[in-house]
Amino acid sequence: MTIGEVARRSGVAASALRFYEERDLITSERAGSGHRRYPRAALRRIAFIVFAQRVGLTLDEIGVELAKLPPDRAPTRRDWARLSSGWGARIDERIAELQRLKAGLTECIGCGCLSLDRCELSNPGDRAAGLGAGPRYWIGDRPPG
Amino acid sequence: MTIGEVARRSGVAASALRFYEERDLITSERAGSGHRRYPRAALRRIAFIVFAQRVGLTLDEIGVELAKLPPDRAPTRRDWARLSSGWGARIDERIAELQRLKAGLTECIGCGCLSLDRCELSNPGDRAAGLGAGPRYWIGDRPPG
DNA sequence: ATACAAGCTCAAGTAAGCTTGAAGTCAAGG
DNA sequence: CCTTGACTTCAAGCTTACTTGAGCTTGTAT
Repeated sequence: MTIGEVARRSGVAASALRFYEERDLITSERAGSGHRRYPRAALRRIAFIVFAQRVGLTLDEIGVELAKLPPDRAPTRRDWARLSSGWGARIDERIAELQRLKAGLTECIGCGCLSLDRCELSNPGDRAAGLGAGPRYWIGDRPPG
Repeated sequence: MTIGEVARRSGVAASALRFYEERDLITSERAGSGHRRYPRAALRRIAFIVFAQRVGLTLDEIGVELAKLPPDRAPTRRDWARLSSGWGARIDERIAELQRLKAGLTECIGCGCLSLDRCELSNPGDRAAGLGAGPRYWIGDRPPG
């Protein structure tokens, strides 16, 4: 398949496909002309990349995962399944965070108490200050002690 | 409060606070020295920003929301609640997507069928090609017709 | 008085994930 | 043959959300 064909069938822009190739996420053979030729299996790999991105992995992380596939033979269903084995937990964590945020939405902003120093949800006891940058408890840190 | 104090209490870096001010997300008064002074209410506004970011809003979108607060008086709980009224749905949508992805994880990658042109989940009937760029069905598009 | 921490501005840099443009080559139809 | 569209490389640009550094001023503690 040409790069244009792959782009159409995968929904991923040709420029992105070249970019993925540069990052060693996918590979291609070259026709005599120098044009890229992709085997059908490339679509599966690309699907995996898109999928993993939506789950929240960076391209670097995705590269690490893809590197675990056997280089010598076509990946089996077991190979693919192994790559994504940790994702269930990851997705669940993110869902849990969103549910915390939704709770905060009604319980904290909704009740009008939104204040980093007074609201228990946003910053329980003002003890968050020593844990490094970022939203802290909202994103799942545990209070010290 | 000084910028350092606000940074410590909110967990947001001083440089980020200056950046937010430049983007008109927050404001400050100036002491005679030129140093920023924040009222306690700033913490609430900052909390809102952090919160909204985690929900998935961009700073631009957050700015639009914050601009809806009454300029003449301190925001009430009703004011804050109005801002976040659409978030519940937004969060639910994202959760739904994650659950679709998780389903795809076991049903699609898990079963080894991951393939943009054959797998019903990843690309039902290969009809996605006309809907614009991106992951399409995975992110919730409906098939045409 | 003298450190030294903390604040200021402004410009430039960073990271991720691509896109766009320039300049040129290749392939298919009439 | 000639045009048109698809393809090539390479460098530069873009967006979001900040951070970092330079050079200078202020505030606080001893």
